[in-house]
Amino acid sequence: MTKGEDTRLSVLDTGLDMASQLGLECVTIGNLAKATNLSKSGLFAHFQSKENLQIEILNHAAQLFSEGVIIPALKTKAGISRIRALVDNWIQWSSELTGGCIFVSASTDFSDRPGKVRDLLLRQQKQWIDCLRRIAQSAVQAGDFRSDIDFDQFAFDLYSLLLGFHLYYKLLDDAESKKHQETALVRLLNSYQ
Amino acid sequence: MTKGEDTRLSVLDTGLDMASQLGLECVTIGNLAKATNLSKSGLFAHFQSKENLQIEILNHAAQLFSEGVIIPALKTKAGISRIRALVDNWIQWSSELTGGCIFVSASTDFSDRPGKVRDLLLRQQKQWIDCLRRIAQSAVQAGDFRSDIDFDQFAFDLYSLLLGFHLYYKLLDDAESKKHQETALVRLLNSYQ
DNA sequence: GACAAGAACGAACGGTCGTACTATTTTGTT
DNA sequence: AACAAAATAGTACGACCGTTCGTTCTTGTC
Repeated sequence: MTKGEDTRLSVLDTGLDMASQLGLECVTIGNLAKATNLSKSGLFAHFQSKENLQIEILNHAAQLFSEGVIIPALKTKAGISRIRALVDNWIQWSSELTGGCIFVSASTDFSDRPGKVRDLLLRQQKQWIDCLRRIAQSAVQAGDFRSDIDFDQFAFDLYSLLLGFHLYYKLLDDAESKKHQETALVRLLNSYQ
Repeated sequence: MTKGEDTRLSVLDTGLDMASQLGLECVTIGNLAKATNLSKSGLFAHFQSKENLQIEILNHAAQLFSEGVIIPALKTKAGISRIRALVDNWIQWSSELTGGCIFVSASTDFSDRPGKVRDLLLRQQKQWIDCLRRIAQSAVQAGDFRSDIDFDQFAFDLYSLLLGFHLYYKLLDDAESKKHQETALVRLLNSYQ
């Protein structure tokens, strides 16, 4: 790991957390430079434009998301236990970032900002939904779910649940939202068994 | 209606729609002035600060939300039909704004921006959740729901559903998200009957 | 230890930000 | 028609925006 890559990564780490708080659009090169003890121009040299910085933050987030949420879940036994692992990992991932899951905030932030950033975000979100779908499929194969279920519908149901948790987590206290999330998850899983 | 109030309202209308697209924080006094054919200073004189403008946009939104979503729903018969009316009105409200429901975007936008705007937003969201809770209560009284249900849990379930719809509506096509929302709503209502 | 390559810096650019003033125009009342 | 009040415009400010450029410091290689 050369020096350049090293600082680049630490900028992306800081930028990711900043973006989770303020939104990807409000991450400023000046602020990010201050937070990483770099000069504006020094930081800018790593990325060639603000748009590129945003894209690289999203890619960096996707990498961490994959390593922290998806891959560990796929290592568990297929079926309900894997779904539970995925949910747990997702909640863990969301609470590691100061402002919560960056894909959630960026989705609302960029849904009406056409451009490369939005395009990437859409691809990432569709990929995530596809991941949820496949996990439902594997739950069917494992015999935990009925075989006549709608995978797309399951993805919608589960993601909605996570979004609800995410918003509640900001408004109310920790215990309350976790409790609601758990209750809803149990009901959701039951309805697919 | 004096001239001042008139332009003030049209500024708030435009500002609300702009905020739904770009996020409340990225609504700029200069842009908003351009969009309403006012000078920057002319617009600024109506509000005394940007923070105040944001607050008034939120209050304006709450007024429209009340008139368009809540009050009409409360005029229907209590019970499941009222819940369905509320959901329909909410979806209608969300699609009237270019960028979707402003409370959803502002919630993610301001969840980590302490200040008066965030305080107001939290109050408004808690009020909305309380509205969902009371509608569940009235459904119990109407005999549509079992009497041992958890009102808070119902509010969480229903709001999650709406949030899921809201995100899907941006990512996928109209028909798909409506279909998922309807399926999930039916299951949700059944589970409380 | 020399030296090219890479990394970080400082200063400056044109623009826009929110805000503060002072004018000017428009409105409503008499 | 006169005139105070209200509404809008104009101009300017310091701060920060993203970006460019030339310079300096640091790194790794021979």
